[in-house]
Amino acid sequence: MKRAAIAEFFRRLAQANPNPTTELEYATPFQLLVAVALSAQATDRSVNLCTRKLFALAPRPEDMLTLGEAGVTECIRTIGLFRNKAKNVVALSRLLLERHGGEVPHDRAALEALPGVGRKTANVVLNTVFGDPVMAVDTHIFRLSNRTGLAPGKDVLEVEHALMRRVPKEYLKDAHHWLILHGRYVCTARKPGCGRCIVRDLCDFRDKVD
DNA sequence: ATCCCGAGGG
DNA sequence: CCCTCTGGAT
Repeated sequence: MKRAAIAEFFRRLAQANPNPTTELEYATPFQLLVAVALSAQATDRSVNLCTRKLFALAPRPEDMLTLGEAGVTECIRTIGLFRNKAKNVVALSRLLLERHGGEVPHDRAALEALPGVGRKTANVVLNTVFGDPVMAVDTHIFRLSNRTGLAPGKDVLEVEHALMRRVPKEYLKDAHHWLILHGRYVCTARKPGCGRCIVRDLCDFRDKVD
């Protein structure tokens, strides 16, 4: 996709959805961090069903320690990878209390040092909690970036760097959510909704489907 | 490269 | 049945 097409691509997504945000439910930075850590290989909808119960019982890191791994497991049993995630949520809460006074650090290295938090989760927190202009490349953004030709790359890190180079600066902060939502509801994995896509004419994939 | 791992959709 | 869902650790 050429530079002019990329600018038009984001102009349209911006007009369609001026204030994009996450569909994960949370009340505090800590809760967003936990929700994102739980969202690996799970839909936002199924994560929200878990976190409603979980955050009602344990809204803060110290409550998460009291609830314990068994209690957390009970709340999140309905999403995949729940054993690893329950262990991580408790350990992550303990580390936040020990190293950061229970607050979520505005620091990539500190975030990635938390159990169950890798580059993608750290980037979502940096973007959504602190408003940093960073791209978190998840399954949707990886697929859409390659399929449309917006920012091709053989792995997520390559796509992230391509996006940082190619997305116009003024759109960088919101681009994360625009791409997620477009990937989730229009440019889906199995059967892309090209017929209702507002950027179809800009897309490298437009004639390879239907 | 492999494991983890439930729910929903087709 | 198979594929997908805001991945991370080993």
